[in-house]
Amino acid sequence: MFFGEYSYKVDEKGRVPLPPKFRRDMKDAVILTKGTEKYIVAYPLAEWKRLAGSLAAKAVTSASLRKLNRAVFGSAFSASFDGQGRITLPSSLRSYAEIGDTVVVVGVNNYVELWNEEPWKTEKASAEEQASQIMEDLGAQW
Amino acid sequence: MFFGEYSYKVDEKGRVPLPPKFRRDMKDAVILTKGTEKYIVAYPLAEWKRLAGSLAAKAVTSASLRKLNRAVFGSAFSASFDGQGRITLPSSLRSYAEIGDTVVVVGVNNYVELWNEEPWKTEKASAEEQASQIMEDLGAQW
DNA sequence: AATGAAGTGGGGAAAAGTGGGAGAAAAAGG
DNA sequence: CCTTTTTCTCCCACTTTTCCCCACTTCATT
Repeated sequence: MFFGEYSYKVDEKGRVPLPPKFRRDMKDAVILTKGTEKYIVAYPLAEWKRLAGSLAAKAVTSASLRKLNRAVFGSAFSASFDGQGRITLPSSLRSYAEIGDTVVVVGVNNYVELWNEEPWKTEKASAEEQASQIMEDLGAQW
Repeated sequence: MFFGEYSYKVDEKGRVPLPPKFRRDMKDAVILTKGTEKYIVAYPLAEWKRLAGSLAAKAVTSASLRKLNRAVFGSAFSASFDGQGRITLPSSLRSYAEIGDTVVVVGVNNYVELWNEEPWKTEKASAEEQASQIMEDLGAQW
């Protein structure tokens, strides 16, 4: 389970440390993909396989599903940790998420998101605002 | 079950003792998150898992579910006790709750709140003032 | 008054964050 | 096809922060 928010520097080589607690659950490798907005998603290998498996279970006859598969698998990269617990972000993903020399690493239960600081602040504010609303709607006990 | 109100110092390292009675119910670790107002909430691990699980069980559209998870998990931190029964408050949470060198620890049934002294006095006064009215509204039996 | 438990403070060792260099692999160019 | 250049990866080094342990003080209880 991943949670918490951490801020790190990105060096000239595009290397980013992940929190030690996250590393323990990620064994030695992660899968990086584009997020639905301007951020990068990092899945532990096991979680990625689970997601990939659920996609594979669907019928491949549908054209839109083929498109989805292309988008998901086409922009996926595997990354492994160096001796210092860092992964290297592919430049394509880095420019997609507009990540410069700092990055915010956010644990979201079973995956991890990497954001540029500014959009993250905005997203965080709106998420927190909507969270209490959603919970009230749900009548969730919190 | 947590109850009572305790006042402690926060040292330069951000360490805060929790009442021994609370510690016994919190085993060795707690989860810290932002409260709905300017305070920090501490859940025993079991309680946190129960709450997080109840959220995951709700049916929501995936976009807002992602947002909700971001808000819930993103601002959560785990903390464990040192040999003296203290936890270290992350600086982000400390500044959010505007906690300086003193803190008020309040037991609230199944979780614990940590307040800056001043807003706590205000909140406490208004809570006590409104308590009987709220109970009547709820039809609670006392 | 003594004993024990709880609150408070600080120092040292270990871990984490950050930066750079050398060698290997890959890519580009002639 | 071979050479040159670039990129990537692994390793090493330094700095900062965190964590763990020890010690002292205070308060309550017997």
